[in-house]
This record gives sequence, structure tokens and C-alpha cells, in this order.
Amino acid sequence: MPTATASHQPTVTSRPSTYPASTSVQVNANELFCALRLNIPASPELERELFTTRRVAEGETVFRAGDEFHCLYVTRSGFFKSVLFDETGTEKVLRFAIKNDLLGADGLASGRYPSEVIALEASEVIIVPFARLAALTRTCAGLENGLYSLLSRELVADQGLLYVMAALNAEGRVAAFLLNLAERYGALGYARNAFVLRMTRQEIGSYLGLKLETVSRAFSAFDSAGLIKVNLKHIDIVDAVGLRRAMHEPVLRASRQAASTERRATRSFDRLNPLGGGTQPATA
Amino acid sequence: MPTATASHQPTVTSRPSTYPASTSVQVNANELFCALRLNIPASPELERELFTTRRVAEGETVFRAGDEFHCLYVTRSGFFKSVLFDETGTEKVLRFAIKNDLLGADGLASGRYPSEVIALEASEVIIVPFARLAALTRTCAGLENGLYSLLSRELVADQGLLYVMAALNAEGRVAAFLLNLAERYGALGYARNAFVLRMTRQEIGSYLGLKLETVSRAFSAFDSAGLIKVNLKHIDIVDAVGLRRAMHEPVLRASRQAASTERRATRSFDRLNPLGGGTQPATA
DNA sequence: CGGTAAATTGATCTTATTCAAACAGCGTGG
DNA sequence: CCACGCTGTTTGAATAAGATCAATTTACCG
Repeated sequence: MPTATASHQPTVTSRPSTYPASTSVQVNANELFCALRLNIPASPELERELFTTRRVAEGETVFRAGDEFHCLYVTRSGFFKSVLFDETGTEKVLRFAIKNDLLGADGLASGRYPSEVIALEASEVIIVPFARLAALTRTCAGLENGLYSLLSRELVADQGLLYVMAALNAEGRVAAFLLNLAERYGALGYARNAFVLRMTRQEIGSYLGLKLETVSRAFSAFDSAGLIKVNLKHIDIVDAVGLRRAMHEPVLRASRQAASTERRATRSFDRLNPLGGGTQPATA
Repeated sequence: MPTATASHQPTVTSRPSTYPASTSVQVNANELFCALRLNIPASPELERELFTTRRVAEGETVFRAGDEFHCLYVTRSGFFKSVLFDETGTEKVLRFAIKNDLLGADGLASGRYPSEVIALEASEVIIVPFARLAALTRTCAGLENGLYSLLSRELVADQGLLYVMAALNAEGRVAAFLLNLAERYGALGYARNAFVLRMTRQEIGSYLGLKLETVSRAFSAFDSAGLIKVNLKHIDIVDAVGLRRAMHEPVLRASRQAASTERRATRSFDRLNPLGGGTQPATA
């Protein structure tokens, strides 16, 4: 349970005192829409439309469940989890957010955030006061539709996860999770086949509806089958095609030593994103 | 696999030839927004803004996966399932829709519907061409926000289901499912404690990530515990509080004969909606 | 250097799935 | 009208998958 206090007025940038005030960057609307993969033509007016960014320390919340909704947040760097609490206070991870993901859209419905977003490493978000965004809608052609499709995208992503949870077994879900993460990193220009998990096994389990031990076992199984290499938080995807196959059929447990000899990693990552994507660019 | 062909131009009402053309009702925007529980002040202009309805026979699709997105649909009567197909053609139920639910919002993101909606009984939908709705947004104050919050509501509903699937065991999920349905019927003014399931056990299982036998067993367990009475598709909720308890803890298997004597059904249905709701009116 | 949190692995137990059989409704056609 | 077949439901017994409990190892942080 992180103890960080998140005071976030729409217009004022609040941050841990360790960061100098000067580092709080302004982002203009052009960049923002571009980051969100919205096809809004760049314009000088949008360049003048500035949004504040906010640093979020590891363990700190971006917003809390129950807070009044005022802003959307677009992640600029770092890693986040979005969680829901039940009446007993136990949390369920709804989503992991990386760069350029949208957060807080679920607060629009009721005027309060039902979920809560917590940074899993030192991160940065763009604060997007919803009223200002809505106002921009009226001056900026195409933004309106962009905003709708942005929300719809979230919907599709959640449906993808629903599919994974209902249709796939433990190994399948973990495989889908890894491929999704790989794809999202790839879409940002980072390496698709090697990354560091920012979350614990428990958080992955919560996300996928599994226990932490089950997640760990799936990782080990994939490793000894030569599909990935696991070293705690470090993941190397060795055989993405095999991993995709593992979504639907049990993994053939290769003998452990085989890992070092079989180094002929198939690497066609195209069309390989199983979960709807944290927030993917609209591939039906 | 239903063979119905769904041709649905935005403006023209298409229907199976069995229905006389005269029965196709027009609905004005006031009614529409009211049905969607949007707080849009009624106005004479909105009264003139008419939307076409369409009858959908049992087994017929409202729209198909892959169809171009043009319209949202608001259910006016009947019962629907929204399903997603995987590459092997097996379907996963994403949602059940009853009266006044929104359908098709997931098509906004990509311009094509990723999912497909099928009527489970003779039903009726209001066809809402999205372009017209978006146009209305500019003339009708408050509609814009209403539309955003409508999409957000869907998001919250999906998150509720994600929670149920990840956090609850088989009986818990089935209990949550029943309570959700009860609550939604209640919100429409129908009986909360007695209803007819329009879908099969298999479809419920698909929705909840369970096998049909498991769903059936859960029903039987609740029945013999005196929480509900099951007769195939007919469900009576006898003890809603007990059912809610059953979400989180295993049901104490009462002896079967107890069912007839214990008729002191607790009936406080308030604050009892476990799943986010098919599309609920924004209770954080 | 010690203490804590996370991860791995094994053994056991519980739960849901699978396989199978029987049964109940329902519509169809004789 | 009844017989028939079809689909959906229920129930049981065996199996498999994942959860639970527990012990050990490893990294990380002060």
C-alpha cells in the first residue's frame, strides 16, 4: 500500500519535492494528439494550446478511486497499473499502461474515478483537463471523432482482455500477456523481444485472473520450452510464433538444456497482438 | 449459426418481410436520450429529430463483426447477446443487452464492428446513425458530455465484468450474473426477483468464462441452498442477500426439502449490483 | 551485512472440466 | 394427437488444471 499523497489540481503541477520545478514540461496539443495516434492535422493554434505534465514517483498515485473526475491523463513515460478495489480493499489490476496510453476515461461516466492509477516506476503524465479538451473539440475539426474513437479503443482493449480471460487457460493468458506487451513496446519503437517487467508476478496474476505461482510456473514452462528466457523481471522473447501457439495449445516441455542449443528464434512479430492492446491504434 | 442477412443503411429501415412496413416506428431524440438516461433537457427541436427503429427476429444479427461502422443501436425491446469471434470461429459472449442498452460503440475505434450482436428473441432496436448523433452534439447543449459519459459507462461495465472474472470463483460469478440481471430488470421497472433467461447455459458460461455444466451446477447449488428457484429458463431469486454473499463465499448446501419451508425471503435489493451493469446509470 | 520483498519450485488439495448418460421441453410431421 | 427427434439441461464419475501451503533461493535496500 503506497502512502504517497497525490494532490493534483488540474492547472498546478504537483510533484515530490525532490524534483526541481523547472523540469515540469508543457506539452502542446499537437504533440498530445500525435501521441494518442489521433489523426488531427497539426495547426499553429494547437501549438499554442499547452498542457501541463506531472511527474509521478514510483508507488505514487495519479488519481485515486473515488476522486472527482476532472482530467484525463496521457502517459508520457514510465509504467503504471490501473486497479479496482472491492469492498474488502483488495485490488484487481485492470490494465497496465505504458507510454502514450490514456488513463482516467472510466471516470467520465459518474464524475468520479472508479479505478485508481499507480505508477510502478518514476513516470510522467500529461494532465488533460477534460473541460479544456471538450472545448478544443469545438474549434478543432476532427478532434471530436478522435475523442470518441479514443474511448472506443479502450472498450475494444477491455473486450480483448475479456476474451483472453474467458477463452484461454493459464499458460495461454500469460502468453497473450507477454505478446501484448511486446507488441505495445514495438509500436513505440522499443525492442519487441526484450523488456523488463515493471510489475510483480502477483500483479500479473491479478490482471489475468491467476495466482502468482501460476504465473511463475507459466514463465518457467515457456523458458524450458525455449519460447522465452526469464530472469526475474527480465524477459527475452525467443520464439514469438511458438508463444502465440502457446496461447491455444499446451506447451511441449522441452528438456532444459535444449535452451542453449536452440537459438534459431523465429521472429515474425506481425499480426501478433492477442489482447486488444493497452490502447491500440484500431486494428479491427 | 443464424443465416439472417442484416442490411442496414443508416436511413432506411430494413426488416424481415414478415413484418408489415407500417409497424416500423420512429423515435424522437427526446425519447432516445431519456432511454439512455442522459440528462438532456427535452426540447421541441429534439422532438422533430427522428430515428428509425428496426425489428430484429430471434437469431438475426443487428450488425456483423467486420461490418463497416455507421450506427450505434439502442435496444428498445427484446434481448441480445454481443459476441466476439476468434480465428477458429468460436464465439465468446461479451455482454447481454436488454432494453435501453447501447450497442455498437466498439465499432467507433476502427470504423468496423469488432463484435457482433444477435437477438435472442424477437426484438427492436433504434438505429442511431453516428454522424447524425455527432451533428446533434453541436446544436444540443449537454449532449456532447452525455455521449462521452455513455461510452465511459460501457467501459465501467466491462471493468466490472473483468473484476468478476478475475476475482470470483464459478459460483461467485454466476451469483454476480444473476444479481446483475435482476438489478437491470429492476431499473427498468420489471420484477427483480423473477425473470426468464433468454440465453442458454452455454452462453452464460461463455460470458463468465465457465463451462455450461459448471453454470448448471451453480444454479442447482443455489437452488438447493434456497437462494433461488430454477426451472430451466425461469429464475426466481428467493434470497438476494444470500446470493450476494454467495459471490464471495461458498454456498452452504441446505437439504433440498428446506426450499419449501423457508419462505422468509430477504429482499433488500439496494446497492446490490455486482457487475458494472450492462450499462448502468453511473453509480461510482 | 542483515532484513525484507519477490520469485521459484515441490507436494498436496480443491475446483472446474471433461466425458458420459439420462431427461425434459419443443416443434415437426406422420 | 401422438411419436419422434432435436436441443438444451441436469447429474454423476473420472480427470486435469489451478490454487494452496510451504520451503528455499535470490535480489534489493538500507
